[in-house]
Formats: sequence, C-alpha cells, structure tokens
Amino acid sequence: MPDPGEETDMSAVRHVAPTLEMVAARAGVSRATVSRVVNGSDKVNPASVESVRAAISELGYVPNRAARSLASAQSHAIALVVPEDITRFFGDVFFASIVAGINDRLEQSDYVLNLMVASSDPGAKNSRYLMGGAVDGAVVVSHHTSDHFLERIGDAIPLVFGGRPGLDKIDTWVVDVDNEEGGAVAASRLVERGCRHVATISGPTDMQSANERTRGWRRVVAAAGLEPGPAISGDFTALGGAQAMRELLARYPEVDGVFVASDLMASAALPVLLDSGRRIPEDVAVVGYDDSPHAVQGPVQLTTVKQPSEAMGREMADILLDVLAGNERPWSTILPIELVERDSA
Amino acid sequence: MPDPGEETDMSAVRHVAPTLEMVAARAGVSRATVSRVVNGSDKVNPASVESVRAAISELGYVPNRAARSLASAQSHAIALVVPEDITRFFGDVFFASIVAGINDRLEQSDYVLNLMVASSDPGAKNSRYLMGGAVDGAVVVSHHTSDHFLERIGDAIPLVFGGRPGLDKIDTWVVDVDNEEGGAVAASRLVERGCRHVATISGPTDMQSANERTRGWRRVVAAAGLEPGPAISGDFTALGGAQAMRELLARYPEVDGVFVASDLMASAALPVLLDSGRRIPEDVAVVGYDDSPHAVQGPVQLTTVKQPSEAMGREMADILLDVLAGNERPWSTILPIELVERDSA
DNA sequence: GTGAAAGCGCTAACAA
DNA sequence: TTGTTAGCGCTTTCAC
Repeated sequence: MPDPGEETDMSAVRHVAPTLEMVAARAGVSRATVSRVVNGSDKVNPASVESVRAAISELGYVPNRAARSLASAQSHAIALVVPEDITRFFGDVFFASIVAGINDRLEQSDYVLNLMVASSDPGAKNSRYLMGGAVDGAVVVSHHTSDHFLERIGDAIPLVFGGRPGLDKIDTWVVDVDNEEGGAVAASRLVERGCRHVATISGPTDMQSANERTRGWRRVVAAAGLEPGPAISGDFTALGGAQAMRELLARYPEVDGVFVASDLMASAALPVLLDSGRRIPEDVAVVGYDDSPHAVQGPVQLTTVKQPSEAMGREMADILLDVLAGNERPWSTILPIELVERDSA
Repeated sequence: MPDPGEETDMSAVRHVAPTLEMVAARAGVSRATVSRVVNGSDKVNPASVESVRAAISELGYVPNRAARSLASAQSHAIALVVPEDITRFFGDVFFASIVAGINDRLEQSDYVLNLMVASSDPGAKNSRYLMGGAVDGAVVVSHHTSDHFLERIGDAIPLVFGGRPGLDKIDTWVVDVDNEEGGAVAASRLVERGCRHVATISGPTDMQSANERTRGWRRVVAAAGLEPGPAISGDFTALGGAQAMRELLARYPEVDGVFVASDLMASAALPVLLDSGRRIPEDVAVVGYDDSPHAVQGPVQLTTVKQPSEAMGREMADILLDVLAGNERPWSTILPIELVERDSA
C-alpha cells in the first residue's frame, strides 16, 4: 500500500481488484458461469452472458493471472531469451527484426512476450523465472555453446532456437538459415568477380552459425583452387569489425576479397579499408551478411547475404505456439537466404 | 502421500516439476519448514536447513511462481512499459540506456524485468497483463499524452514515469530532467555564439518533455531580443530529423542556429545542412540533445545537452523497488543536465 | 446450461 | 523452532 494520503485521500488509494466471486454475486450467477463467459465458452445462456458482461465492466474486473495460471497450469506468456548484454542487444538490428517478427505473430494470439536479455545470470534469477512456470515456453536467439543453463531449462519448458545450438541435445526446435550456404554464396561472389586472395572476418567461434558461415566460405574458396586467406574472428560488434579488419590488413596485405559475417562489422570495416588507401570494390571487394540497415549506411553500399530475420522471428513464435497447443512440428526449419547485390562486390 | 524421489528419472520426459510437498517429504520436515528455508527465514534449525537444501538440489526443486504469487499477492516482477513501436524502441539508444540502468539496479534485487513494448494494444492484452497482477509495478518511459490506458493501470499498480506524463493525475512518481532548462541551455549556447536566426526541430508535440524543451528554447531566444524562428516538430527518428531540417531550410533559409531535440534527429539533419552548401557551425550552428552515441557518429561532432539516461533508469527502478517495499519516496526526482561542447556549436 | 465442490502449490497465521 | 490449518482466485470435473 502506498504511503502518501492515508485514509483521507480516496483517489490515491490503490484499487482493490474485484474477484470472479464478486462478479458472480453482482451478476447473480455462479462463479463457474462467470469463468465460462470470461473464457468464451459457447455453452452459456445468452442472457447470462449479458449480465456477466455487464457486471465485469461495471466492476472493472480483470482476472488474476497468478490464480488462473495456478489452476490451469498455463501462464499464457512466452519469453524471448537473449544471452547477450544489453549493449549488444540494442546495437544489432538483427534482434529488432526478430522481436518484430515474434510480436507480429503474438498479436494474433492471447500470449504476451517477456524479453529476457542477460549474458550473466546473477543468482540464477532468470533461470528460476523461466523454470518456475512464469512462461509456457521460450524462444532463444544468439545462443553460445557455453550457455549450459539452457539445457536445464529445456527440459522444463519447450524451447525454440534461432540458429542451431551447439549442444548435444538435438531434440529441440530450431529455426535457421543455411549458414554454410550463406558463407558459400558470399565466397562465390568474391571468387567469380576475380578475387584471388579471399579472407573472412567471422563471428565469434563459440557460435555455431558463425562457424558454419566460415566453413561455407572456405569450401568455395578451396574449390576454386585458391588458398583460403585468414579467417579472423570478430565479435559481431562495430568495434570488433574495425579491429578485425586492421588485423587482417596487417597479416594479409595482399587481400583482395573479404567476406564479413555481419553487416554491422562490415560497416565499420569499410572505413578501415578506405583509410588504408584501398578502393572498394576495385582493390578489395567486400560481401556482408544480414542485409541490415547498416548495409546501406556506410561509405559504400554493401553487397550482402540477406537473412530473413523478421520471418525467422515470426516462424519461431509460430512453432512455439503450435507446440504449446499440442501440435507436432518438425524439429528443424530452414529459411532461404539470398544475395543482395550492391556496390561493394 | 505422493511418492518422494522415485528412482532414476529418465531425461526425455518433460516436466514433472517437484513441489514443495515432495521436498518436505524427502527432507522429513513439514512444508512450512521448507518454505521457510526457501525464503531464507533465520528461525530454522541448521540441521533442518541442511537436509532441506539437500532435498531441494536432489529433486531440482524450483518454486512455482504462480502459486507463490497467488499466496503472497506479490509477483516479484516489474515491467518496463514503452508505448512505442519496436522500430523506434530499437532505433533510439536512449532506451538502451534506460534498460541498462534499470537492469543494473534490478540485479541487486530478486525482481525480474518484463519489457513491454507496444504502441497499440490489441485486445487490451498488455493492459490486462499489467493489471492482472503479473507485475508488482511498472516503469513507463516515452509516454504520450494520448496514452490513457496508463491511467487505469496506474490505480492498480504503482507506476514510475520517466519524463513527466501529461496526465491530470500528478500523484505519481516521476523521474525527469529539467527539460525546459535543457532547451534553455541549448538556446543560450546558440545565442551566445552570435546566432541571430535561431530555430528548433522539436520532438512530437504530444510529448510533454518535447514541449518543455521547446519552451526553454523560446524563452531564451526571446530574452535575447531575437525573434524565435520556426519550431518544426520531428518524431524523434532519423528520417523525421532529416525531413524536418529540409522543411526548416525551405521555410526559413536565413537560419543560422538550430536546436535539435534529439541527437538521433540531429545526426540525420546534419547531412541535409551540409548538402545544402552550409558549413557547420560557421553558417549554421547546431545543438543536439541526449549525448547519445549518435552525437559523435555523424559528419560533425555534435555539441549537445547531456541527459543522464542510464542514471534515470537506475533511479526509476530504485524508486519503484523502494515503494514496493513500503517506503516513502518523493513524487518528483529531477536529475541534472549538462552541455557537452563539441564542434557543431 | 448451470452450480457445487475439489483442488492447483504456495504462504502465513496460529498453535504446539 | 516446528507443524497445522486455512486460504490466495481461479479452473475444472461432475452432478443436476
């Protein structure tokens, strides 16, 4: 109860939430009937529906979530779990698209979304939240192989991963693009335009998807009879991209083609390249990844591999909702990637 | 008497969540004792604590949130409500700082955070969530005067606003900077450096904070004996900033000083100014607002009014937690702003 | 179509 | 210190 304005100030007094029982009394029916109306049962006398509806709006009744959840063993909430720190979450538009996609799907349901962004978990608070029945299931994106806490959560509630988790357990739902194919498409573009010294700036090596892109890149470069250049690991941030490019130029100055595994990193790497006196794409061709807004905000319009991130979000939510409804869905869903051609390669 | 701790539990089976009762049986104590241990009561025999702890970890017990919440009338969760659409939420680092600040404060508590981003509320789903006891309180940022649903929520749970709400009710907690002072500081800078034709690109006119900044700007310009130039309303997005600047130049070509009410808008407005052949700050001086990363990412380093956004987030969370704990806090908390001097003015 | 009654898993008085 | 006993507000059989 709030502090200011004791009994004198009625307006500041916090509302005492009306219960189902109060509605029932007001409408002159049983609690069971009210419950039926609230939950949209069709087996209720129209007259009763009428009076219950009236009582509900008169009293301003809102069902208590905890009680409902306890009785029905369902929370009607799902979580989006992002094991990253806030800065990276907000810094990468990939997440924005994912959230938009999930939200879009959820709007057509009666589920709400809980965002759970945390690289560390002090006191395992978030794990307990997820396992304590606060949500019926979760979507997990940007998953690292070191995030073992997810395994425990995974056998308490259904989890849908965005990008393949590097875990042993594979009996879990995954929505992904063919990352290896993505890396291959990028490398092909470079090779086909005549690059002979092709390197890559990859994502973190503890991320499955990053490694797959690198693998695709390497395969195509080797298949073209070229010696693959260095694969420098970045961290999917702008700063990391610039730094990786500097390192690349130092170690491999003859580079004439680079696949950078995210547009965000690429957008920061481009200026480094230009500052070194190289022209893009004449001296060094660059292919990015994501087709995020960063692709067109830098000094050179980025040729890039497009990920359908919003569609991924929508698909993940769709699968989770379907599974929660008791339907079957295949473990794996692969969405198509495509090359978007611009100026950098 | 449910069977306590069967033998080897196979892994593929999902979710037979152990209850407090099972822990009690396993540990050979009453449910009340287990509850006391779980909630860290000090009045428990160390030996009992020991055996309860053992039983908990053996069974992998996690308390059911719904049950706990129902019985204690507390959810131990708070919400951050952002009445904006996803794109704007992710596009503005102001929100990132707010979330970081809130998170930072929450990590020292046993509360979890629910992010609730939605400009529209289909089926009043989110309102029902907030009012149904799913959270104990909420922090609201980026509030528009048209967001009336918050009034109803406000008398169900305590609300802490970031930025003064334009609502009638003023008996609610608010953490804010002195926006009028901010606008005044910006305008002073412009006037002092000799600008004679001072305009502003403001935020949306349905946002209290935006109007206050404009008021401060107008006051100072008028006090300097100058005729205030146009106040063009932007929407706090990059696109909106560029557009507003184009409109400003068309309507008021003699402009030589502009206060742009957010760095994000300013960063998009600068190129428009440069493209028009004007030099910054020689021909047109620009002062931004926020001191966000955008301030230093554009073609000219932005002189700007710094808002302590992370501190605001932390302060809001601190107040809410304090209020929930039954303590008194003053309705209003004003955090200081300051001018950060760079190149644009 | 409607109501009565039995819980869901937990906390909180009150006894012991 | 510990256990016993009521509920928290809702859903859900199961009779009627």
